[in-house]
Amino acid sequence: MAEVRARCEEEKLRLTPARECVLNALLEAHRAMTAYELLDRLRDEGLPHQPPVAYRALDFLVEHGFAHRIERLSAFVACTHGSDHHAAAFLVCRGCRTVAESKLPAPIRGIEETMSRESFTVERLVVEAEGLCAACAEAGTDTP
Amino acid sequence: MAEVRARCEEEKLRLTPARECVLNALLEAHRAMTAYELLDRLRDEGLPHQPPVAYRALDFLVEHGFAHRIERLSAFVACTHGSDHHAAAFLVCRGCRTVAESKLPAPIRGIEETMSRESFTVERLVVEAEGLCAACAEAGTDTP
DNA sequence: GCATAATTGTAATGTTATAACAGTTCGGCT
DNA sequence: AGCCGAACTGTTATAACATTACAATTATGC
Repeated sequence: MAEVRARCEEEKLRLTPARECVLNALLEAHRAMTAYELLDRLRDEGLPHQPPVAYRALDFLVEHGFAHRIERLSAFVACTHGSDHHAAAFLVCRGCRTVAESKLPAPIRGIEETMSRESFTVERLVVEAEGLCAACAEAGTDTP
Repeated sequence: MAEVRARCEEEKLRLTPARECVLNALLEAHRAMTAYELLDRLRDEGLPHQPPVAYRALDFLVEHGFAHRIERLSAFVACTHGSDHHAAAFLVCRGCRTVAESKLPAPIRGIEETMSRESFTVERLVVEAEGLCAACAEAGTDTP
């Protein structure tokens, strides 16, 4: 959080109350949260809590790399790999909804190039693995 | 379509009217369609058209590899790489919403292994590139 | 034929996301 | 200091996507 505040100073970004509240919630959760869960949090903090408030805060956080959207869940996680606008892969546990962020290994670059060869301009690459984390696999969340 | 019918015979799958209508719509469209667009199509064909009808047909088609869900769009495309339950990558044009399916190149396997090493069991891998196809890049859909 | 599993029809509801617009605050400029 | 335009806020309303639940029907195996 301190790091984030520092980066905002540096890049002259405005970390407004709603944005900070949302980011805090994500940082504390260690899991993906939906916009509406975040709205609950905003309400708890006495901040305005109509949907656009959450979506605007999330747009800001995602745009500046402080958070990521997990397409599979229509939900959001705090970025755990500070700084650069990196491409990333996510391990999404369908048992407990935790999301681990994995720096995108070099091989994937090859894919981006392959795609470009098909004359497609890649602007964003989404890589999400759905499955079970160690804990949930153990607990047998799949075949109850 | 004939191929699909053949595979259903072979695997004793029931290609019911709703399922066939949805698949036909997807095959003709050559682009991603949402469940509600497909419902419109079902209505046009005189078939029932409540949301669950479309979602059930789509569940069936996706489960058996006849279609894929594009997470980025909350939409669906026909599978263009018949047969096997392959992992695939998708090139999603934000200009015209067309989706090209690209067989997932070998390197990605490495990623799945990397993930497994983190003791995460991968059940499904989503790879979606968002960007512009050649035609839309040409037309300058980005900076109008 | 009869049991059981798969599928259908339908209403109601839940969840996720955006449009639109008036009002406010911020930062740069002279 | 005062003004301008850009960014941001507050709010209502509504659009778009998806599921639950349950009764009714149709296939398939024995």
